Amino acid sequence: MESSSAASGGSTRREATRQKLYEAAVTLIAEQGFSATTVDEIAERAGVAKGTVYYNFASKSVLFEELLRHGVGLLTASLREAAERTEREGGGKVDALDAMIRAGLVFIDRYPAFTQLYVAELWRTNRTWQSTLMVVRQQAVAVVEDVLRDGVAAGEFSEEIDISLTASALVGMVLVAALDWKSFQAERSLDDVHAALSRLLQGRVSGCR
Amino acid sequence: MESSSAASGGSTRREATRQKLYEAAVTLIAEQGFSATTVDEIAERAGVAKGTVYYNFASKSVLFEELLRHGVGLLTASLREAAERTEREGGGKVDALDAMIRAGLVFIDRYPAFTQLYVAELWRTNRTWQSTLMVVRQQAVAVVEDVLRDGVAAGEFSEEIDISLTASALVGMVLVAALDWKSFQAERSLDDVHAALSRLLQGRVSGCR
DNA sequence: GAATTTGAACTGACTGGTCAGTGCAAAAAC
DNA sequence: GTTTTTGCACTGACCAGTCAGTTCAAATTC
Repeated sequence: MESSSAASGGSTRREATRQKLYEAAVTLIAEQGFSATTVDEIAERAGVAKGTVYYNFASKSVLFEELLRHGVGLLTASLREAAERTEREGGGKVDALDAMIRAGLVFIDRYPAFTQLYVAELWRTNRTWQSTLMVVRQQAVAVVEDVLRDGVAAGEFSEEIDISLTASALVGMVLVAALDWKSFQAERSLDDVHAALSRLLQGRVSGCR
Repeated sequence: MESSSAASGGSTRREATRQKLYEAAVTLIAEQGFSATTVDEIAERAGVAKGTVYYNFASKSVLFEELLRHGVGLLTASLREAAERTEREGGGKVDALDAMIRAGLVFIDRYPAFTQLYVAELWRTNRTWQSTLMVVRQQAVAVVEDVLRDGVAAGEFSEEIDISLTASALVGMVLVAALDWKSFQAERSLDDVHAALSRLLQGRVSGCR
């Protein structure tokens, strides 16, 4: 038996190679795009023979799809964990949103290349991994939507808000602010960025004194 | 004399062909990405021979760069116009921001493919058109930053806000909300989307009753 | 105003290079 | 001794960019 299942992690040799390939691929594809990145480059960067890539993944696009699933899995888990933690600590839904913003920032701080590559692919159509992407996107957005829904039910948010649109807007706010941060002002601290976004979330920017 | 100059527009045959090529390229590249899109495809979609592409543009990437400049030029003009209009009408800076959000939505509504392609490239590095992109990005963001700065000076916004980060966040909010709108809920009206974003901007979602 | 010339615009077959994916024998790891 | 990795040569499709030749509308000549 291949000892495949193994809920989390997996410490076979194979798993280690796959991880190296993910890391190599994510950087290269973030920088250059999928089509401009060659399998030879990925193998070289991972310090592995080309044949090994094909021993571990059926094709270049399968490698990419599994990379996507892998990455968004991490993000979703992290967001959900943040929401549940504030729940346990008795915080309100605003606190939950705020914690998720921070979780998002922490994620992007740790995996900027993945985020970049994800954004670049998200709204494309006609690509083979389109369906994978949709599934995975839905999982992540759903976490935010759930918090908004609960917040409305608890009377903490206005009943007039549009759940899915507001969720998109919040995600966009964090995504773009964080990518700009990492790309153009990398020296700033996470707390700094988080504070600015919190302020915006709570409408302390304009009016509403 | 070949009647070349003609300040705006230009109605030569050449100009018409370039326009057709822009339109063909923007859709294809938005769908598939730059590298996955072939010059043959662009030519075919534009109803033109491949040689014509090279007669009009030095290379595939030059075509793309000019396309970027062209598109962001339209956006910047539109944003600036919106800000100035509210100025003339004696609106405050919040109104200016709101008008710019709407202008952004109108732009994305009209040129979704361009927006998509722009987002996909914006945070990449190591590409030949990287510098073009930076310039053009700065022009667009600057318009938003100017309004924020004026707003702080006029005491309309808190002095604590971080201009560039807030600008990024606002852009992200509109960008992502609009792209999700066009991709996944295309039937909704612009007014609808605009209302949801206005609400978020004015902090009428959480607290701040 | 018909015949001729000009040149910008366009065409599409062709070339040289690149790259995903294969095949396989031998080595290394476990 | 089985699984995994290596190294490398090879193939066949695909594609950016080229170039000799064609088109045609406007300008020029007679």
